[in-house]
Amino acid sequence: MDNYIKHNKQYVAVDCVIFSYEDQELKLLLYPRGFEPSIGSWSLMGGFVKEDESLENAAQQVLFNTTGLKNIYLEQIGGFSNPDRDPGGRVISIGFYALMPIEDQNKELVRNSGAHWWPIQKLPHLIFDHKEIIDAALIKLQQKSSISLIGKELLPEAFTLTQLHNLYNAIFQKKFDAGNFRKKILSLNVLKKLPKKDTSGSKRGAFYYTFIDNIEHNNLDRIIKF
Amino acid sequence: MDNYIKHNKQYVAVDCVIFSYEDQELKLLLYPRGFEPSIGSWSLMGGFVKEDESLENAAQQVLFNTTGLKNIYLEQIGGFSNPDRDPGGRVISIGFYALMPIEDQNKELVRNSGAHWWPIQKLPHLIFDHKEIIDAALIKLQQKSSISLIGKELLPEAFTLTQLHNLYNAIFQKKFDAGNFRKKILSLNVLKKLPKKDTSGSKRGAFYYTFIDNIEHNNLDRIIKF
DNA sequence: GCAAAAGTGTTTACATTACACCCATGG
DNA sequence: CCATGGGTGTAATGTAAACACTTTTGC
Repeated sequence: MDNYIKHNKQYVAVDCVIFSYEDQELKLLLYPRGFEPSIGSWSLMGGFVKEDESLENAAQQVLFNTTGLKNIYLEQIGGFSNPDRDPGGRVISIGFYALMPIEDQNKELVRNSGAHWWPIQKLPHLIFDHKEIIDAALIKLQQKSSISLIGKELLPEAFTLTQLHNLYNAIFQKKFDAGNFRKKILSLNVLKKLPKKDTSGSKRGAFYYTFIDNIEHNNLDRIIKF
Repeated sequence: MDNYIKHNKQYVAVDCVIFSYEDQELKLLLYPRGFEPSIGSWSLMGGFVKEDESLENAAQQVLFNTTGLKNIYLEQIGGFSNPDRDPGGRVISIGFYALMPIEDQNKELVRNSGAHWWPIQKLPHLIFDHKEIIDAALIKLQQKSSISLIGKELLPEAFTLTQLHNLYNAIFQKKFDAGNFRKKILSLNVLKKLPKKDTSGSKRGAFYYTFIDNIEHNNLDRIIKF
């Protein structure tokens, strides 16, 4: 069974672009790299892939180690494989992006790793090709958000339409018309109005909404076009 | 610089889903596997990734070896990494799909490798998870064709609107309204009518069209919505 | 002349856009 | 009382879908 033995093996890693949303901004969780090369520079969370796990499992493991969360929403971005991308050696990296509500994370764990949430508009300099991976991740996230109503993955359980509106503004880096946006969203019939109001954002207060029961990612796919 | 050394290396391969179009059908180039395990079974074209090449280069090399063509249109599908996907050992495969006009291939080279073009509706049984890779490829191709006018990559230099219409029917596996389709396409202003007619498809004959000069893949992105 | 592909025109329904305007309330 | 975010209504425009209809020509 060893016809493969004459071929080279490679280091394979996963790198995770972890998106969250706070203060009307998309944010990314970055951390200072703990080993050479480029020790101390800002970097995506990553890890090597073990022989007995899939890429997705490896990515979930990275997310668990850094945020304490399991079963996070995850999408594959693609492979990054320039032979010189990592000066430490030949490493093929598969990029993933993850979405999580920022308050779900284990804050202590994140703090202990030295990680920090960076607004996507003000990222620090990143090692290797990590900026490229982030750019690809944002494009994928935009593609996803344009055919699927995201929000469940990034917002708290209950949220206002203004929050959702601002989230979409942040993702697409443009301003959607507020009135048209809310009409479009409500016409989808996937949100239900809660009796409570949020008064933090305005004097009048805005009603909270939540996704109707028994709705999954799959049900939200291809229900919308932006 | 050897902080990586404690980690496992893996075999990394690329597998290519090669699309072409003939007789109003999408076709895939498959070949009988030349070594164990599963020798003789139908398989995608693939190859191991070398230490000094990117995944894209590895895929282009596979395509060159099997069809004699260079710089083929290529898109990454994603990583396939179930630890048990290949009974011969742990191999992480990155899928790519390629588009090529069927007449461009080096026929002799293809014949010598034992390869065969299969209509996508009548595929033979395939090894490992190759059917899964093909399914993912078709979805990616549909996504691509729904925002970009493909045709340049799959059709001959000059083609009729009916050919393009049939190509889209084949990709989406549905019938677009012929009148609406041609109006939509022509309104994009990326095709020019040639003085010649194709008389093979009908008695009246249909005008050939070709893409206007200096148009690249990039210019065709996001110009359409299907 | 007729079948069949090529090509055009029209009607209807629906979605998107821009924007005007009212509401509620804390300071 | 007014600035501000919350929320509704509407008219104009654009796009998509359905389908009837005309043209051309080999058999």
